Amino acid sequence: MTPDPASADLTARARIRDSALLLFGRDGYLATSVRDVASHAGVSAGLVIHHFGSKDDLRRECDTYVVHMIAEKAELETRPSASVLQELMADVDAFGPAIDYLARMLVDDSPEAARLFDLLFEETREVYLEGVEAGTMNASSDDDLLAMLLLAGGLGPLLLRRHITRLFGVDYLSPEFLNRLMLPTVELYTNGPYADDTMLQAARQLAAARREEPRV
Amino acid sequence: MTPDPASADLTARARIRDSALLLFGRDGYLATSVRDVASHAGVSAGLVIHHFGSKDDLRRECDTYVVHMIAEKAELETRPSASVLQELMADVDAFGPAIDYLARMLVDDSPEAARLFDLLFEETREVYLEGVEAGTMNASSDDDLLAMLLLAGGLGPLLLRRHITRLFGVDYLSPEFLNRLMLPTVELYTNGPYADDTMLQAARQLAAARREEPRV
DNA sequence: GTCTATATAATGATAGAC
DNA sequence: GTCTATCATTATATAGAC
Repeated sequence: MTPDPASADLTARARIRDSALLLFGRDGYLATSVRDVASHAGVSAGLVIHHFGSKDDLRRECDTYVVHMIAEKAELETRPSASVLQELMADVDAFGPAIDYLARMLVDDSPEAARLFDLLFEETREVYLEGVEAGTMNASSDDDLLAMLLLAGGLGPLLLRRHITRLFGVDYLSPEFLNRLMLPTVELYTNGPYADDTMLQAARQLAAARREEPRV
Repeated sequence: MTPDPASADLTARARIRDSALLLFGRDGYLATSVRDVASHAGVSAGLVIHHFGSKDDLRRECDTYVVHMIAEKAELETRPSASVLQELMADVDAFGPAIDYLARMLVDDSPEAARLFDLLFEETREVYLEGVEAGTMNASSDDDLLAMLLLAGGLGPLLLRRHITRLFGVDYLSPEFLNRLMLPTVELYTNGPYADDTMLQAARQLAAARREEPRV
């Protein structure tokens, strides 16, 4: 239904995969029928099944394709995984559908999504620990949890992309918005939102009290 | 199918709504059939339609119910909206299903979800601005964006609850985990992850250069 | 209010022609 | 490789008895 000129020279199989990626990411797996995918790719529903065996097999291929795409990009980078995703976001047309697909994958919790999340977590954790070692990152009382907070905090806007786009009137993945986002993000990452350490002292006292009296 | 003793004295209509809330949140709206809801509530599929008109009307009622539940809780609090959600999380049995439902709502992007997100954003923004005024929060070059980052960062772990639960082997919403989470969270919010301001200075220079040469 | 039985539409997948 | 035609299943929703 949408004759994408960029993919006109792709094989039917690749066009089906790209259409599935786009529609699964945009509307969700269950809300997208095999006929929808076929129509978008300009082929018959039978051909989709012929090439991929079943709708679920098609989904699995999309999963591994997206994971591969991100893992490949990640290997080229030594910066934090948040930056890897920033790189991906820079090319909206190419990676926008993959980002949306990724977001749905992560909340739908497939086996491939679990692998991907673990991969992202490990990378975030390693980069964070290296930063602590090098003195560029602040150490934490619980490095694993802090790495998780960094990852989840970085993924949050991605998962909420539609709402942020609606709220600010600009596509979250657009270059303008990503530019506008950079400074506040670095400000937040450099100083944190809290201006003083009263909350920190209170939290530390509470944690210390809990260590002496574990039953609460 | 699951005779919840706590809801044995509820009307059939309320049991249907609670079952729908649980199953829609756990498995997703499309993955949950009217028969599933009926079976879980211990009634017939026909009765579900009789009470709510259609599956979509049932969803709408769940939407407003969850929004109401959170808005009601939010009005009792003057702390940041992140803390409101923390309060909700403290009672897993009562609010866990609502949290899961909320997470799916926010990524599925219904009209009610848009209203809810805007509400959460406004509250986050107001609390942040009050904090800046009072000197407890650090000012930003773009307050709206910073409020958005705070909100999305706070919602991130909620949306990724399953992965975090799997990774750490403890339910994200369990009291133990929330306790363990408190100190690293406050550490992160007080100091930020970056130990020095080299990134901040670089970002500021880039932003200043962009103001003079808007075409990039 | 609650049930059973059923109408109707859509879906994933198959079969076979070209 | 690609299509059309069709099957079998499942879904929502309706109708009417109790």
